[in-house]
Amino acid sequence: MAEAERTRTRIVRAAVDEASRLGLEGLTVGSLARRLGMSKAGLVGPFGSREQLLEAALEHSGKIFWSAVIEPLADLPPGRSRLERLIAAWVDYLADCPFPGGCFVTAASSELDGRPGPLRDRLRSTVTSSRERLAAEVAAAQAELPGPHRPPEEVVTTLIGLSMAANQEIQLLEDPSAPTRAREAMRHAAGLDR
Amino acid sequence: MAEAERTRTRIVRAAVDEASRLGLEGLTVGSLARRLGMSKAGLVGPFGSREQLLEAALEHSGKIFWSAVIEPLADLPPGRSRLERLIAAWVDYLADCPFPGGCFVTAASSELDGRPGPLRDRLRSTVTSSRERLAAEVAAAQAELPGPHRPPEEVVTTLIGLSMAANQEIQLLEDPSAPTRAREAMRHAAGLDR
DNA sequence: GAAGATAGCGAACGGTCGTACGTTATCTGA
DNA sequence: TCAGATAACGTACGACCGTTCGCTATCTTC
Repeated sequence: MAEAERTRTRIVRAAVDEASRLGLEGLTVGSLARRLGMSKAGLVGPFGSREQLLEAALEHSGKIFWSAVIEPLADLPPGRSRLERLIAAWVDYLADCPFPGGCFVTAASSELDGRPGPLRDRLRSTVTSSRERLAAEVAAAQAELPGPHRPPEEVVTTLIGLSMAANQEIQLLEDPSAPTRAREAMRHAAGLDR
Repeated sequence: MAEAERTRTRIVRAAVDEASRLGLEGLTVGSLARRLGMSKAGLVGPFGSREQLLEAALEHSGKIFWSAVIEPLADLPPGRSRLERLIAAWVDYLADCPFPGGCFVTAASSELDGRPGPLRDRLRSTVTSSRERLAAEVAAAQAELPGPHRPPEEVVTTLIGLSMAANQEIQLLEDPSAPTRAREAMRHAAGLDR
C-alpha cells in the first residue's frame, strides 16, 4: 500500500521539475503523463484533479527551499553567524538551483499574484511565514551588531528582492557575476560587512 | 488605412491587460476576441500569429514602463535629484500600477526566463538596456554624493530587486505599507538618505 | 457608378486540454 | 485458494486551442 505513496512523490517531483520550466499554467496532464510513461488517468488519480496536483507540487517546492536554506541553520543559535550562513546558503541555492527553471517560489509568486484561489492562498502563507522567519533572523543578528540599524522589515524586503533580482540575472540574463554580486549586496543590506 | 493601426493598438492594449493578469501563456486568442467582441481571425490577423501578438504586447508593456518611469526625467540633468525622481516615479508606478496584475516586465521575466525563443530574447534586451540606463543614473548620482559608494552594478541589482519585492508585497500580499517601505529602502540603497 | 483595396467575419480543421468511467492486472489476507 | 482491495490502464467526452480559408461588407479612387 506504500506503492501509491511512492508513485505520488514520483509524480510530484516531476511536476515541480516541469512547472519550474513552463510555469504552473504551462504544466499539462498529458505531457507529464507522457514523460513519466503513464496514462493521464493514472497520473491525476492519486490527487483527484490537476489543480490538486499543482497544490502538492507547490507544497513540495516550498519544502525544497526550506531544506536547502533554512534547515542547515538548525545547529546554530540565532544571531549574526546564523544570518551569515543563511545568506550563503540562499545564494548557493540560487546559483546552483534545484529547479531547472529557477526559483520556483518566485516564479509561482509572479504567476499567481493576480489569480485568487487555493493555490494563491497557499503560496501567500508560505511567503508570509518565510518573511516572519527571516525578520526574526535579521533582528537577532542586529542585536549582536553595532547600530544604527535599518528596520528588520525593510531588510527582509531588500534580501528577498535581492534573491529575486539574482534569480533574474542567473536565469534570464545568464550573468555569471550574479551570485557574487548578490552575496555582497545581501551581506551589505544585512549590515554584516561592517 | 489608419483604421487597421487603431485596431492593432486596441488589440495590443487589451492583450497587455489580459496577459498581466493571466500571464503570457494564459492569454488565449479566443477569450481576448470574445472580450473585444471580434472574431478570432480578425484578432490575430493584423499580427500573423498569436506569438507575434504576444511580441507586440511585450513591446508595448516596455513602453508603458518607460513612459511612466524614465521619460519624466527628461527635463532634469543626470545626478542626484534625477535619481530621486526616478525612484519616486518607480514606486508610484508599482503602487498604482498601469497593469492590473502587477508589473508586466517582472512577470514576463519569471515566465520566460527558462523558455528560449524570440519572446525571451526581446525581453532580455529590454531588461539589459534598462539596467544600463539605471547604472548610468546611479553613477551620475554618486558623483554628486559623498563617498564611499557601493559599485553601481550592485546598486542596480538592489533597486531592481526592491521593485520586484515591492511588486510581490503589493500584488500577492496586499500589504499597504509596501510602497513606503520600498521607497525608503530604495533611497537608502542609492545612498540618497545621507 | 464601377473596380479594387481594405478590414474583419464565420465556419471548419486537426489537435490537445482536463475529466469521467469502466476494466484489468497485481498484490493481500483470510 | 479465493474474495477483496489496490493501482494504473484505455477509451471516450465535450470544450477549447491556434490556424486556415473563403467570403462579405465598407470604403477609395478613378
